[in-house]
Amino acid sequence: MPDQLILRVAVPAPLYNCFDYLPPDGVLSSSLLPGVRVSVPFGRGTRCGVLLELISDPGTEPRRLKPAYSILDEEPLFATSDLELLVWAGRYYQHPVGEVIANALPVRLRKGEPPVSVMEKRWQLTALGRQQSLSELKRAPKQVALLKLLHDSTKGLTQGQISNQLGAYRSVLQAVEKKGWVASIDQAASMATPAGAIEATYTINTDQQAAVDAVDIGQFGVYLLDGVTGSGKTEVYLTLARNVVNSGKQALILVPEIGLTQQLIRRFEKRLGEGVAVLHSGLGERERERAWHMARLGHATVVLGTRSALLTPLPRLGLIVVDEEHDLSYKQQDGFRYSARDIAVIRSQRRGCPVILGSATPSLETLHNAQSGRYKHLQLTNRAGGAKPAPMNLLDIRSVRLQAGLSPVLIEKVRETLASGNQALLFINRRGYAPIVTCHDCGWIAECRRCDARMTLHGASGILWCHHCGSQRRLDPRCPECGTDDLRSLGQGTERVEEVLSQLFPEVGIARIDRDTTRRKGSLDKLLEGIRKGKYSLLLGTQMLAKGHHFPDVTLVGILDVDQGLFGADYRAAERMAQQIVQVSGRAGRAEKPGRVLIQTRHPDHPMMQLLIKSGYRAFAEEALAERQAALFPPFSYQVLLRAEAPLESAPRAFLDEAYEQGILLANGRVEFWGPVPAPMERRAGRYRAHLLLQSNQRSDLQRLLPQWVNFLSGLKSARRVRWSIDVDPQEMF
DNA sequence: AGCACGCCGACT
DNA sequence: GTCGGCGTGCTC
Repeated sequence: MPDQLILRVAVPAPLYNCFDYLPPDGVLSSSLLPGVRVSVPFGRGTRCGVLLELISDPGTEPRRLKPAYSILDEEPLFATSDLELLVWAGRYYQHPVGEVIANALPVRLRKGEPPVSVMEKRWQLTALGRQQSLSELKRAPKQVALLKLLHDSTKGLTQGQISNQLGAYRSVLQAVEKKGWVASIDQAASMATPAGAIEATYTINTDQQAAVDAVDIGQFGVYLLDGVTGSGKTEVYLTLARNVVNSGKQALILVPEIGLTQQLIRRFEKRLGEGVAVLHSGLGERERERAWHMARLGHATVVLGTRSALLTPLPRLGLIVVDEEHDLSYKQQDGFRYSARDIAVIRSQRRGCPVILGSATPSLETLHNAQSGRYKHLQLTNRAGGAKPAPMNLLDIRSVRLQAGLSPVLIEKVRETLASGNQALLFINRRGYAPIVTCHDCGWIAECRRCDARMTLHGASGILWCHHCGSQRRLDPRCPECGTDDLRSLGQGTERVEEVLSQLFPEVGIARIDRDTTRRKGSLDKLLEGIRKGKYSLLLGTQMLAKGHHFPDVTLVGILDVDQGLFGADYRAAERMAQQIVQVSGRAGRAEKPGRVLIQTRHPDHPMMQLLIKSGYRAFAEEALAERQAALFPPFSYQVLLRAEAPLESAPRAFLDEAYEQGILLANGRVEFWGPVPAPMERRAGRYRAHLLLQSNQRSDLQRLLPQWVNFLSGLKSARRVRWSIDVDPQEMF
C-alpha cells in the first residue's frame, strides 16, 4: 500500500486530541499546507479546523478515516512557528488545541468564512497605456471610455469605482490589461510599505535613552521597565518600536483592555506612521479581521492591541511590549485561561527577540524575576519635567461623621483644590448607588436569589442589581418581609458620591467614570476629552480611573474605601490594593503643580499600609515578597486551580473529591493539595462552586501531573454533572 | 460542547 | 399505545 497523506487537524471541540482526516477528494497535495483552515465532518455536523501537520503513516491509525470536505485557504494563516506556540500554550494551560487556535482567529475565520480581502486592487494606466492615442481606438468605444476614466484619476480606481461609472467592465478591463495598457496595484501593501526610515521627531531624556540603549534588539531578553507614572515609558516603547521597524521587523504592543484609548492609538499612529494596525473589541468584525491579515502578511509593522492581539501571527516579529504588565486583564478568565504576559515571554524566547514588561507597580512575580536576574531591570526614576511623586497621607476616619463616605477633611481639601482652579480626583471602587439595601424595621437585606451576595442599588430611584450574575429587579418600596416602607440604603457607590458632590459643589462639572458611564463605545474617550479640556473639575470613578490616563491638572487624589483591600479573601489582596493606590496616585500632578494623595482608612496603623505610604511601592513589594517566601506562595511556588460548579449543591464536591484522590495518587507526594473547599462566594448565578488548589515548588511537577490528571477527569462520571475547568497560574481564587 | 441513542413515566 | 425526560457515549 502506498503512503497515504493524512491531515492532522485541530478541531475546535472540548476534546484534548487532534483529529485525522484523509485529504479532500481531488485536492492537490501542494495545497495541503499546515496553517490552512480545513472544513471537516465532525460527529453529525461540519466544523472548521486548522491543519496542524501532515503525517504519512497509515499503519498506526486503526480507525477508518473520513476525508476532509475542503481546504478553505489558499495560503496558511499561521506559520509553523506560530502553530507550535499555540500548541505549546494549549499544553501548558491544559486547553484543547482546537479551541486555542480558534481563539487566535478573528471570529469570521473561526466560522469558516472566506478571508476578507486586504488587497484593494486599484487599476492605473501603465506608461504604455498613457502613450496610446485614443483616436486610433474608434472600434473599441468601451476601451476608450475606460482609458479616459483612468487617465483622469491620480491614485487609480478600484473595480467598484469603475463599475459605478461605466457598468459591467470586467471583460474590457481584462482586454486592456492583456495589452499591457493598464495594471492593478495592491493598495494595502503599498500603503504600509515604509517610505523610508521613520525619523525621530521627538527627544527623549537620558533615563529613557539609557533604557533604550540597554535593550538588545537582536536577541531574546526580558526587560522590566520599571518607572513611575509620567516617567515616559511610552516614549521608550515608541523609540524601541521605531528602531525595530526601521530594521525591517514588526513590533507588537499590548495594553490593558481599558488602556487602549483613541488618544493612545493616535499617538502611535502619529509616531510610527501608517503601518500601525490596531486590534481591539471596538472594531467591527471585518475591520478587525483586516487588521489581523495586515499583521499576518507583514504589511503592518506595528500591531497595537489588547490581550488577544498576542496570538496574532507575525512573520517578522522583532519586539513585544506588555504595558502595565501587572494588569489582571492580561489573564483570560474563562475558556482558554491564558496569560498574555506570560505567553509573550515564551513567544519572545522562541522568536529570539526582546520583550519589555512595563509598569509603575510591577507584579510580585515580575519583580521577583528581576531580582533573581532572570529579567533585566530598567528603571525610569524621573518624572517628565522633574515632577515629584505625590506625597500620600492617611486620613483616620474612625469615629468621623462621613457624608456619603467623604470625611469633612477630604471635602474641605476638595473645596480648596477646586477654589485654586485645579482638578480633584476621587477614587471609590464600587459602582452603583449603594451596596446594601436594608429594612430599618426588621433588618431584611436585599439579596440576590441566584448568588450568595447582596444586591447593589442603582439609581436613587431604585433598581437592584447583582454585580455577580447581572440579574436585576425593581426595588419594592415596601419590605418583602414585614411590609414596612422604611427601606434604607447603606454604604455608597459612585452614583451616590456623585449625587452628594453635586450638592456640595453645584457649580462644578463632575465626570463619573465607571462601567456604567462608559458602557457605550466612545463614551470613555468623550469623558477623557472633557477632562482634558477642563469641562470637568471633579473626577470620580472606579479603578477605570487608575488605568493609563494621565490628568495633569489633578492636584488632589482622594481614595475613599481602601480598607476592603487590607483584609481581602486571597493572599494577593494587599498587592492589588497597593497597585491600585499607587496607580491612582500617579494620575495626579506635574512638575509645576505637585499633587497630593489622601487615603481614608479605619486602620491607619496597618503595617503594610504604613510601609506603602512612607516608603513607596518598592519597599512594600519587598516586604510582600518576603511574606510570600515565608509562606511559600507564588512566585516562590506554582499553582493550578481546579474549579467546578453545578446547580446541584453536592455535585462539585463529589467531583472534586474524586479528583483529589486520583491527584494524590498521580502526584506521588510532589504536589500539595489544598481542598476541596467551597469558593469564597459559594453560590453564584444559581450554581454552587468549589475548587481544589494544587501547589508545588516546581512547575515541572505540576506540568507532569496535569495531562494524566485531566485525562482522568474527563472520563469521570461525576464530571458530567459539573462544569469544571483547569486554571494554570490562577490570579483570582473565586 | 453538541448530538443521537436508549430506556422509563403521564398524556391525546 | 406515544411524546419526551435526561443518563451515556462518541466525535478522526
